[in-house]
Amino acid sequence: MKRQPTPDQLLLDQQLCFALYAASRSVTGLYRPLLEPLGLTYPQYLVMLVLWEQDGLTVRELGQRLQLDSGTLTPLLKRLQSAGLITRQRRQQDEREVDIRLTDAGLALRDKASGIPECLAQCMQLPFEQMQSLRDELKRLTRQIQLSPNED
Amino acid sequence: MKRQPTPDQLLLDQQLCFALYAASRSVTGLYRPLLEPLGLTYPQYLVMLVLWEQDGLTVRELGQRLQLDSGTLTPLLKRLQSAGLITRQRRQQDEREVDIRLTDAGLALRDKASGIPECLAQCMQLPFEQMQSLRDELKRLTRQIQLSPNED
DNA sequence: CAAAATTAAATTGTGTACAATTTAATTTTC
DNA sequence: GAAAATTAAATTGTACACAATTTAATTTTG
Repeated sequence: MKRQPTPDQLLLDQQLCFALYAASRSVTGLYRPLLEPLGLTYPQYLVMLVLWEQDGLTVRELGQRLQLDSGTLTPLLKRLQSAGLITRQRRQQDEREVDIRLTDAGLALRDKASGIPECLAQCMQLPFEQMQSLRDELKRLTRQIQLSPNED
Repeated sequence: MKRQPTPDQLLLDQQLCFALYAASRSVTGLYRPLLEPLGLTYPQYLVMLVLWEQDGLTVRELGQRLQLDSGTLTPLLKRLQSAGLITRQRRQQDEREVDIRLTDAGLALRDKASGIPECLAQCMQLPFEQMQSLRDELKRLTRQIQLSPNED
C-alpha cells in the first residue's frame, strides 16, 4: 500500500489559479483599511470607480464593466443607496432597466478616494512599469478566457 | 457646475487590483465545469490539493497554506466531510486541534483530478514559461504584501 | 395585433470570505 | 499549582459571487 507522491501538476505551489486567488485576496486586504473610512467594501469601491468615470449606467452596464451579475449587484447597490451614495430608478424609456446615479455625496466621495491608488502603489512596492505590465498581462488572460467558447 | 473628469489614477482600467480580481474570478470560472463532476467547488479543490500533497494537517495548518481562517475553513471542511472525502477528528495530544484526513474516497478523487491542470493550461492559451513567470510574479506580490506591516 | 420569445432586475439558495466573539484546551506566570 | 494569558476551532454576522428561477417589460413573429 505505498502511496503515490502527488504529481507535480497537482502541487498547490504550481498552480497559477492559486497564485491569482491568493494575490487577489491579499490586494483586497490592502484596500480594506483604506476603504473603511469611506464606508465602502472593495466591490462597492469598484462600482464607485465605474460611476465616477461614467454616471447614469444601468445595472446591466455596470455588470458588463465589472463582470458581475444582478444577483451580486442588486443587493450591493441597495447598500450603496442606503449609504446615500447613489440613487436607483427605473428608466422611463424602458422600465426594465434601472438607472444608477451618483448623489452629491457619492460624487464628493471621489475626492476622499483620490489618494488611494498612490497609497496602494506604495504598499505593493512595484515599479510603475512593472505594475502596468502585470496588469496588462492579467487583462490579456481574462480576455483570452472570456473569448474561449467554454464548452456548452 | 462643470464636472471634473476622473483622474487617470481612479480609472477602472488602470487598476491592478481589478485586473487581479477579474482574472481570478475568470480562472475560477474555468474550473467550475471541470470540478462539478467531482462534486467540488474551487476552494474545496484547493483544500484537496493540499491534502493530496500532505495528509493529516490541522485546520490551522491548512489555513496557513491557503491563507484562510477557521471561519471559512470550518464550514467548508464540514461539507467535504459530508461528501465523504475527509474526516475531522480532535487530536489526542492537543484537543484544541482538529486533524483533517483524507478518506479512501478523498484519496481516490486525485486520479479524477489529475487531468485538470493540463486542461486548464489549454484553456488559458499560455505558454508554460509565461504561465510560470506570471505565477511567480503573483507569488512575489503576495509575499511582498504580507511582509509589509499593514499599519496598526 | 396578440401570443411567443427575449430581456433586465430581482429573488432564492448555496458557498465562500472575513471580522469579531465565544468556547475549550493548553501554557505561562506568579 | 492555580489564575492569567494564549491558542485552535467554532460560531455569529455581514457581504459578496453565482447558478437558477421569477417577475415584469419590451420585442419579435405568425
